[in-house]
Amino acid sequence: MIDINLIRNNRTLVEENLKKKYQESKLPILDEIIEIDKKVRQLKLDGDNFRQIRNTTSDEIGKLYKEKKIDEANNKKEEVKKINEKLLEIEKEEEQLSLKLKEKMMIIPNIIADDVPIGKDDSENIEEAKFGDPIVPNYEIPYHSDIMESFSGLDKDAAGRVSGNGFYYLMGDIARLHSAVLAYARDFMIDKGFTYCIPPYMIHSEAVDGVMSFQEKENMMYKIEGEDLYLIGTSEHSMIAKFKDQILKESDLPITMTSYSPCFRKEVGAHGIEERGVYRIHQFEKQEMVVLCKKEDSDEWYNKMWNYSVELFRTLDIPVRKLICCSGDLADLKYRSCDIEAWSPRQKKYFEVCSCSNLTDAQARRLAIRVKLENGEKEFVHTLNNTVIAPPRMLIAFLENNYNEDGSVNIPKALQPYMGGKEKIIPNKR
RNA sequence: GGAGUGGUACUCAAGAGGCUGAAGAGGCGCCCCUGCUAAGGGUGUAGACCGGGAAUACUGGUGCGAGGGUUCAAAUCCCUCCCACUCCGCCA
Repeated sequence: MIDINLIRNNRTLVEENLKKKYQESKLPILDEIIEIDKKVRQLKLDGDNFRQIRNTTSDEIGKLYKEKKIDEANNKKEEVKKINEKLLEIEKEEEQLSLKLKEKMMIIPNIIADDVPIGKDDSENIEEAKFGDPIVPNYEIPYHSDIMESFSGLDKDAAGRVSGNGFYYLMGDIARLHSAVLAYARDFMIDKGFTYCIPPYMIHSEAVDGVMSFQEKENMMYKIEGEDLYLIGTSEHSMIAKFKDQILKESDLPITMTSYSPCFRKEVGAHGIEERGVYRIHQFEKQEMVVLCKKEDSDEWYNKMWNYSVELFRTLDIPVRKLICCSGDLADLKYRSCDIEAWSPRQKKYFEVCSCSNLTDAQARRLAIRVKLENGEKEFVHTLNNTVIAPPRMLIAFLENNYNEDGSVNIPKALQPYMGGKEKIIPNKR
């Protein structure tokens, strides 16, 4: 959500931003917003005036009672009753209009960074840099779930019977690998100075509403029957909700956290889960990084954060590239965003493994996360988030890039301490 | 899950229908005292959110866990929910 004053006072900026995002005119909505906002403020003013009269009159009634002037008091009571009737109408209208205003404001996208490339959708995202050579070996790389099965490491059939489509059993070396990359990612981020966090995996409806749109809630969140609890879709939900309505001290910032959690997603909508293997599933685990900082620091943190992802994947011998999201592919709250994509030697293309975003104050404004500066002034914080690692999808990249012709999989040096010192793992069937 | 107690500003805490933006204290600012420290005395100040306003001037409203209700008037009375603590039960 952006500041409504921006529309009021710097309309051109908002207009240009809308053009960049949608490349077509959605400008009438701004006129509508300005008009509604004007009405709401007038209603508020009217209401305030009536409330003022009510308050002072009520005080007078109290005094009259003390002086035993009962008749006069009763007359005033009638006055206030009439005021309350009028007030009720005003308040009703104000409530309706504010709601409408809020809905409209919600779909006004955050102002995007000047250097975000202009484009209509993800097909116009721009590759900025490659890290590591995207090698295609001269032997065939099997489908990732076949690699897993060669280690007896994946059982989707049983998972289907027990839990349904979209679930999986990981076993043996593959399960160990899963835990190993998470533990490695955790320690990697701790070494970068981030605080390791384990959040609640279920949150109240109120917290859900604070961190996502209704549409998202419907399509993603699993609800616990008979309880006011939802399974989280990412630890970001818990981690951001933690700061809702808080005023932080300047000395608290930056807050740099790396949170772990299982993630549960219904995956209703566009792609569904009709895909072989573990690319799109109802349950996965994720190590995440979340940063809250002062506004002047968010650009710097953004660059640090995506670089951490690149660095981590390179230590696991996985080639990656940085893909800059164009204007049309940016979610409404984002100021800028990039994907870190891992190389798939089987598909001979890159696929998304991390998504790094600077939301500037858009999220903080929605959630009222503020910082009180040393000079006493308050401002909204900036929030950023990025994936560190999200297996088992991440294991697809890992297995394909470390796969040997004989079916074994190399364990990169960095990960060996987490895999019992093994330099490679050997399949038990082919 | 049962029984009880409680939720008031940055923190602790008083208040039990109108005189309460909300006593008091800590904190914070300034001054004083005392070899240093620990501590003491005096004095002042703020507070969250939304408006009007050029305004850090002035000013109106909201706000006492959340949401409803009663009333001319609610931190205070009633209902629902949430949270914390103590005891019991159950359990890794």
